[in-house]
Amino acid sequence: MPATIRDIAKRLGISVSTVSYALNGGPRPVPEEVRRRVLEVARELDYRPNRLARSMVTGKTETIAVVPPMVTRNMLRSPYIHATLSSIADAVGEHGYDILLHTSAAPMDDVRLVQSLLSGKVDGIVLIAPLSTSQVPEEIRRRNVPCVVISARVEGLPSVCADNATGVFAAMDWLYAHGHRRFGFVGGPPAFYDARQRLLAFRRYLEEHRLPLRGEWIAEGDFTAAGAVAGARAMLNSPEPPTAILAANDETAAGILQVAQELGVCVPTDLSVVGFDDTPFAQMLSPRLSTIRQPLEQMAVEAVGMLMTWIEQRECPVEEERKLPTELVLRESTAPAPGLSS
Amino acid sequence: MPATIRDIAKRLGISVSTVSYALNGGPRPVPEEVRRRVLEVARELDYRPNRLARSMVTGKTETIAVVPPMVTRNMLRSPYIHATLSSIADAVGEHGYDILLHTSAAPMDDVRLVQSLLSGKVDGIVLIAPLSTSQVPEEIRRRNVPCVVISARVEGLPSVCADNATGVFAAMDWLYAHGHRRFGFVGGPPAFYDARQRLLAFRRYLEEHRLPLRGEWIAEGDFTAAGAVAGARAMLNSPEPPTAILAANDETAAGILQVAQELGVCVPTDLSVVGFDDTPFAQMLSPRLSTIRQPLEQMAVEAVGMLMTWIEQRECPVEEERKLPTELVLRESTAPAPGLSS
DNA sequence: TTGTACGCGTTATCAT
DNA sequence: ATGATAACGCGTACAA
Repeated sequence: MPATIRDIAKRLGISVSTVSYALNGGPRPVPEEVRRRVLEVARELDYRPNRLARSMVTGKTETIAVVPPMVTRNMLRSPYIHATLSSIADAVGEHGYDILLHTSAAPMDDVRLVQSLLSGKVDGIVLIAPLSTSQVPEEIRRRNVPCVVISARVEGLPSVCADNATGVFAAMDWLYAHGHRRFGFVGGPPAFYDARQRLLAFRRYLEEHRLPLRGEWIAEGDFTAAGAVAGARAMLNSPEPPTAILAANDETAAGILQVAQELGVCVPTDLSVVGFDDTPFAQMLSPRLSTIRQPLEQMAVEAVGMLMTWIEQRECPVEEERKLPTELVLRESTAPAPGLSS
Repeated sequence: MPATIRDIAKRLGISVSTVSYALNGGPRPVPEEVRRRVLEVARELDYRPNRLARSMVTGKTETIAVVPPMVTRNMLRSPYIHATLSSIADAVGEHGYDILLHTSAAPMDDVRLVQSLLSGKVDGIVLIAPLSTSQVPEEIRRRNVPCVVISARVEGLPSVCADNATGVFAAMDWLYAHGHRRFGFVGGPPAFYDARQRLLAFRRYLEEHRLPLRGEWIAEGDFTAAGAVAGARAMLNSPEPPTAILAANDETAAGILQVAQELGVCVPTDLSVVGFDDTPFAQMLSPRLSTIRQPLEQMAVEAVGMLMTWIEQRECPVEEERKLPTELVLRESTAPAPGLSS
């Protein structure tokens, strides 16, 4: 069994407090002589402080929880969640913190999740894209635990989001300038803030430019390639199919590409497709996917920075929301509208 | 501040032990009447047990650490690490455990990592593909902490690996049967167990079939697409290039495909390429990548199972190593050797 | 300057 | 049979 400060104290015939002070350069000075001998004995006994005991008295665990939108099997498999988690991990590492990942076989009910989060294992929480239907953010906010939200907006919690609207507008501007007038949209589950924002921007663009919108040109996916297939198929099989489709994320775009190939629709000659996120596999699709890039690393850095501030200053940062710019990345899935010479 | 069992006890005029027994269905029976009132007051005060305090006395944290090969920025970005982590998360969730992920800005030196791991924050450890140069496994083994290794072999620690050799042989058998005689190999860093095993199997196959091997036909990559470029280029530019190349993993294969396209070498007509792992993006490459599938989910389940056994029975499982079968997945990057009619 | 008590939950052990 | 208490481990305010 590991040695404790008591063992060291006993060995040297001094008190535990002196040992603690010596080890931590504690709030009270310790004679150099004593300090040396304490460190010596500590090494000798292979002393390692029990971090649980330490955390209990300091109230710090040097750990933050990262909570994906849903705690369920396979959640980490989404490239977006994965990329975000990686970025958070990197950002958190800069501050010397570890990450606690909640896992659960059964979809965990929100209340239990929160109980678990607030029971002392973490100093703070990063919520990734919490669903609008989730009770989690509200429960956390009520208890005043340091928490930052990525890719969603929650009343009373600081958040970092991508500028969805500007991204959608940039993509549609490019397409419009290249002759496209019939736009389709395959969205994501409306419980996601990003999915709502992107759809809203899409509709707004059409209105502002007095462009037509047919019922089949809008479909709801589920942020997966498979979930985009039905909607994309209906869209491309309709009597007057769109010449450009915006996807709510890159996986959805992959599904659209798949359907296009299956139907013999050539991308980008007959159809332009634009994704969202620019997760690594956007470049590996064929044709390489044009997409709207979210600055995930930057978002993670900012979110973690805000969280650290809250944890250290012990009060919620005043700035409530930060919106980071997106960027249109043009690759091979976009081209001028069919029938245009240029 | 949160309520404690003491608050509940005081409120009801009973002892803390009774409260604890009532809350946990503790080792000693509690009158139904009392139990009801305890639960009532607990709810009333929004009592949540301090998990740190609980862990300190039970010695369980219900958390396991997952350690990637190197603790450094971007480590989680590898599709293989990511897929493995996801699988472990799912498997661990089945047992009601959480995951602790160590992060670090600076590459953490092994000793500090181990200190951190062994200081009481976790009940067990899963090492993902530890490097042969790492001190971590040995340090852990010495201290007799529950630990399982995935994708490597460590003396004295139970491990779960893929059957690399059989996979390589299956791929080469198929290629051989389809007329290929000149084989190339772009490997991974030899510090990785899997990289060594795959290269070994490759060499052994050539020997057993008395096939030629030229110097340029073997290159060392770094498990990334970019890292495969130089070797693949040299290989394909050599006077007598191989007709089939095995890659140490899917990303390496992606790099080879890239080089082939750049040099105007048509895959699979002129060149067959086989990857390893079957991470999700193998199917998204163009042409869709033939690859040797590792059963990562299964490996994670087995590894976590062994770890749980160790944690619960408090002694290292006798079975030291488990080797899970790989599977050749044929897609579009493989074809009969050029010049063969069939 | 040194030692002690406190906080936190669980449970063995002592006291009733 | 049930109620009360000490011990576990650490950091640190406070008493001695």
